[in-house]
Amino acid sequence: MRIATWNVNSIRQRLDHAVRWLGEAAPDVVCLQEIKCQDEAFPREAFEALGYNVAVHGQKGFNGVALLSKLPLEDVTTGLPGDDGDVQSRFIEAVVSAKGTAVRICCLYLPNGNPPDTEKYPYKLGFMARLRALAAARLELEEPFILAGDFNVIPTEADAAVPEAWVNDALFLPPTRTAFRDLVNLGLTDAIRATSDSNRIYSFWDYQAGAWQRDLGIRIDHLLLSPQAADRLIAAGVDKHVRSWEKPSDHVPVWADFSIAA
DNA sequence: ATGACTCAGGAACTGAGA
Repeated sequence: MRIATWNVNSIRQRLDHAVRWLGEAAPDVVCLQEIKCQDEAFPREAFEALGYNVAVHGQKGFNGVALLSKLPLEDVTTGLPGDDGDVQSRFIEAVVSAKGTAVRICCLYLPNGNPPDTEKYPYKLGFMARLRALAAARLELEEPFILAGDFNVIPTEADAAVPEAWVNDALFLPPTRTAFRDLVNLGLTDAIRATSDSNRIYSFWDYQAGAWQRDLGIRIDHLLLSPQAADRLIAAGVDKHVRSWEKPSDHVPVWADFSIAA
């Protein structure tokens, strides 16, 4: 079973890329972020025609997340618990069952948090605290469980081509990195770091200033695995070439393969 | 030093992104 995450930066602008990438990568489950449309505007039929079930948690103009799955999506819930006042569409969760193995998948779009001296940064840290609480509760189930999405967190210096450029940024500030470590230290495994020692693995390159051409990327899209999911991890990777397509998203797909029969 | 692009919304620009 292949599970992937991709911030598409508008699903309507990226539909051709999404269809092309699904055809070559053949993921079983896809977590999409920044779909930037309401539920009714999501191009559901295009994905259903490719054999995917679709669950959408959209929002007008901004944010928005969705799940695509070749297996039925069960127990779909939307919204990250812990703050009834949070109206931004950044979280959708579901369970897929593959020949007796149930896999719980959370698709998340963690707040950017910039500028850090505004209310946006405490919102980000609050979201991370709520995410940690949810992960702690899910881990008690002792089942395959995956947090996948755009975390908007550069975990370490190794995850940025130019870490100095990010020292005052909400993606890399010490409280952000501490909160990410607190999450991982619950017992989660970073799929990319568990399968590769390579440097210069990135998932985002800014549109501006030739960041892509100079390979000035950052790694902010992650798959975090429960022990039961990590035990079944076979491989993980980043589909970097997608960033070279015409009019791309600024993020590329990140995926992990599991020894779970789909 | 700053901005550089790319989106949505809505019809010229602003806000958001990271």
